[in-house]
Amino acid sequence: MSEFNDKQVDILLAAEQLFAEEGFDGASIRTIAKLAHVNIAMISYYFGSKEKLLEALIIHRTSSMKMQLENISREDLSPFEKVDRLIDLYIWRINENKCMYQIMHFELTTKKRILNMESFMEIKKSNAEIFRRIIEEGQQKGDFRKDLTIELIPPTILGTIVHFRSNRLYFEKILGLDTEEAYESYITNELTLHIKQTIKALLANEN
Amino acid sequence: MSEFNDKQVDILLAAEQLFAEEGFDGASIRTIAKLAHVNIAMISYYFGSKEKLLEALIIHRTSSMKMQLENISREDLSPFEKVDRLIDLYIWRINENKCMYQIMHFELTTKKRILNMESFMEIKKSNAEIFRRIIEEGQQKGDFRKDLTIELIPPTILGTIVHFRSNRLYFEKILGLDTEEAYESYITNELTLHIKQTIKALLANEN
DNA sequence: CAACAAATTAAACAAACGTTTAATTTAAAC
DNA sequence: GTTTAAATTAAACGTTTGTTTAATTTGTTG
Repeated sequence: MSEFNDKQVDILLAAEQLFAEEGFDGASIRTIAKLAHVNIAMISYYFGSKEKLLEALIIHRTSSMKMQLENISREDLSPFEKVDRLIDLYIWRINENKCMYQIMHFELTTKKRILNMESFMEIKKSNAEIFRRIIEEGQQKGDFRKDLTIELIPPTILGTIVHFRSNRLYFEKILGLDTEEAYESYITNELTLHIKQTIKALLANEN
Repeated sequence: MSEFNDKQVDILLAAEQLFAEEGFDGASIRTIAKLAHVNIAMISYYFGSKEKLLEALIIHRTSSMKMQLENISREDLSPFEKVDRLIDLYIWRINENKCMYQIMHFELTTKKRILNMESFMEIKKSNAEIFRRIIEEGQQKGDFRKDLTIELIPPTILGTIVHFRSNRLYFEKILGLDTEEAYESYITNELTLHIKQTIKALLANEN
């Protein structure tokens, strides 16, 4: 299945967690090795260097993210239903890959490492393509209004989720979410609803 | 005016830039000192430690961010106009403090430093309070719909901007923004418009 | 079982890190 | 002009960093 053996996967999982929790510079080879239960030399042995480990991790994760949207685009649903399904998928995907999204957010903004983000950009591009197709379909049917900047809708969806997750402590406090489950369930329920409500209001043709 | 002398401000400015560009762990005392044109020992001398420098920086910046929203709330404008002004202010503020927002985004999500973020949370809370007041005013006038989760509207505004800024390379590419000015002007024009359009659509009462 | 490559280890490496020291310069007060 | 404190410096401190070495164990093949 995967191109990595068990030990390599252990290292990748440990690195993913620690890079997300402490940042690339904050996480050390020694703590990663300890969490993965391997000797520190194994990381250089398998991946070459710390930076190459990050690169392998990004490619490993992003390549497994591809082509989930295609299905929705093909299903026999109304444009509004498709947007609904799309938002569910966005939220689900960030849920499943929150560590990776955390890492990427930092790596994309930092000027330190200009490593190969092509694979990540390609995914975003093909996702955007599919998204555009679905919106334009709704516009042709007269369901959606036409004066929209389609490229800016995914940022609103993704941005809302990411912002909510990165200000977790604040929202836990003001919304009274005192357990992990309460917080996660708020995302899959209220937050999802809010996003759907927002996007539908934006798309809806008033005529 | 400020509690810091010129040299201390130099250090704070250098730290702000480098913490934002390379992360807290990625930026070293030596590079900060070099950028600020001071001896490396001056940082410990004035601030005590690297971590305390970050803390001083956060307090320094956040305390100067306070109470800009109050004015809008008091002005004699329609609810829709107020929301308009509010979004302008949000965007302007992130523009002015993009380094600080960048730093905070990382520090809020990292599990490493659980330093005193109270001052930052207090600002957010009082901002949210003012925002709520403006929305509820619009609801009473019948301009805004009533089935809204008001707490989730700022995340949509802020999230969209932050997401757009942190995926800069990607959006520069797909939108053909090949200069710094083109990118910044896109934010103050098209992106601002998109956010206003989105929030107004969400708020608008269909009756 | 001998031979070989792959996997694994503890130890050492140089470089960079944040911080401190101790000496010197600058500035202010009397 | 002397005294006293603050500011500034180069150098050294002990750790920790990512990486490499060289030796040993493990597993596989003939």
